[in-house]
Amino acid sequence: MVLETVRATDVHPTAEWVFRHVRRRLPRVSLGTVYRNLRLLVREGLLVERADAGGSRFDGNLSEHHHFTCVECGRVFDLREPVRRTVHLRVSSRTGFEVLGHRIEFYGRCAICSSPRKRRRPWQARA
Amino acid sequence: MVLETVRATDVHPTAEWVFRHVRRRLPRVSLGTVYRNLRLLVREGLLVERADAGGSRFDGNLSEHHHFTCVECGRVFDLREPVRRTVHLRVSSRTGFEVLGHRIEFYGRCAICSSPRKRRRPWQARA
DNA sequence: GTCCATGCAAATGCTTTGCAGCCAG
DNA sequence: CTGGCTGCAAAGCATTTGCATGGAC
Repeated sequence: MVLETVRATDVHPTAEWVFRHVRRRLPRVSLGTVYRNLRLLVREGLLVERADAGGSRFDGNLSEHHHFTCVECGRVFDLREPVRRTVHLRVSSRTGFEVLGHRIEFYGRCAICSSPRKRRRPWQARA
Repeated sequence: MVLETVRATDVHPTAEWVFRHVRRRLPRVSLGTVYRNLRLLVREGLLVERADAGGSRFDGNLSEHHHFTCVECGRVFDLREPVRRTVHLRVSSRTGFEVLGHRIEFYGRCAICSSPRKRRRPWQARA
């Protein structure tokens, strides 16, 4: 159910968020169990973990993709930019490292936060 | 001195590491002071903070650059790959977001860890 | 009965903060 | 004297872990 919950959203939730959502269907779960299962799923490669200030975020979208993080509200959006693996060879030959992949992190202001109309408060996928 | 210490290295140190190095010249500093100053320097834009599992890393290199993280030892290396700002426009027009910048995170095995000779243990910029 | 995942709570690890003291101006 | 930065220790979060319980087989 932890896996289902993370897969069913694109908000890159924190453990806390997953806990609250799983608890709706399974009122007796504990936060510890959610953590244990998240950890397990990451080890098995069924989820990807993203380090983030204020707590890890989990991503059930295993396809290669890039992200955009809003510097105002903190929301992380998936992008459809193509993933160009051609750079791997260039980096490899320049460094001697074995490049397995790469991820582009864009940052800026999302549509809502760049609108001058309203001031909004940080959004943490914790709602 | 905290700023100097972070600027003088390219290991993307943790607060702990900075603390230990500053303490060599200033034996009475406390970890709290190091944290306070790191936080201050990040707010002032003199250092960049990178969220990472097991603790933030700090980077005194303010020029735009990309990173390579070794999945074996955890070391983070700076790359000289050019930063192509042309993608910003494409992402902007597709999403409506105001793109301020981007960072590419490559991952794989560094030269040392991909050598089959020896097995090495995780390295955390804590030495 | 055995095993394994769980709830619960205590423990851990990183980071922040309250407070009193000290130094520079 | 005053303000600001500091050491120290306690507090705060996110996350992990030990242990006893409980259900599946």
